[in-house]
Amino acid sequence: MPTLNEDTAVQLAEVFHLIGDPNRLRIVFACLDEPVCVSDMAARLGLSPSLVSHHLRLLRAARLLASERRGKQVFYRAADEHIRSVLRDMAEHVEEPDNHPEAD
Amino acid sequence: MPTLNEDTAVQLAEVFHLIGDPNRLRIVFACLDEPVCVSDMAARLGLSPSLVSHHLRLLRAARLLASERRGKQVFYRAADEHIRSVLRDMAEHVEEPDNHPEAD
DNA sequence: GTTACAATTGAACAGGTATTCAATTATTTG
DNA sequence: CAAATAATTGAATACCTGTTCAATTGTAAC
Repeated sequence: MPTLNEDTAVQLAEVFHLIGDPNRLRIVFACLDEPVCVSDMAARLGLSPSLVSHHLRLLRAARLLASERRGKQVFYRAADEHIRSVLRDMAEHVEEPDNHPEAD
Repeated sequence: MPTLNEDTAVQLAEVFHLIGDPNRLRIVFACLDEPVCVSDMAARLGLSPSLVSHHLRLLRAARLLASERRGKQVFYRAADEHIRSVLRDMAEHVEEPDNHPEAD
C-alpha cells in the first residue's frame, strides 16, 4: 500500500472514529447478528434511549447500520460484512499477549 | 458474537480511536510495509516532526507501532498483521458504492 | 567540548464531542 | 379524539483532544 491520499484517509478515519467510542462500539456489536430495536439496545447496554439514539444517528449516517421501522419500534442492524471482519481482526490484536517487548 | 463486555469494548475502542484520526491513520499507513524514520514521515505527509512525534507516542503506547533507533534517527513500523487486515477491510467498506438505499 | 541534526516533550489554545435533560414527533391502541 | 409507548431532536455542559510553538534531550561528526 502506498501513502494514503488525504481524502481517503479522512473518509476511513471517520468510520474508525465512530467505532472508537466504547458505547458506539457496543451498539454496533449489539446489532451485528440480528436487528435490535432501540429500547432493547438501551436496556441491554444500560444506556438511556436518548443517548443510544444519538449514537445510532451517526452510525446510520455513515452507513454502518441500517434501520427499519416495525410499528412503534425501529430496528437497527449492521449494514455489511466488512464490519464483522474488522471487529474480529481488531479483537485479535487486542487479545494478543505482550510479546511486543517495546523494542528499544 | 454476544454482547461485548464493557472492558473489552473500552480496550477495542481505544485502538479504533487511535486510527480514527486522519493524520494518525496516514502515519500508520506510512510505516505499514517498511520502517520509516520520523523526519521522512513528516516530510511525506506534510506534517511537522513535532506533531508526528506526538502521534507516534500514542501509537507506540498502544502497541500499534514499534520503534527502533538507528543512529540519530528512530524508525517506526507496524507492529503486527492485524492492522493491515483491518485497514484493508475497512477500505473496502468505504469504497463500496451506494447500494445502501437507506432502508426505511 | 561544540556544532548540527533528529526526535521528544510540555504548556497552551481552539475546536470538537459524549452525555444529560426536557421537549417533540411518530405510531398504535382504546 | 385521547392516552400510551417508542424514538428522535435540540440545547446546554463538561470534558477531551489535535495542533502549534518553544524548549529540551539524544546522537553523531568535527
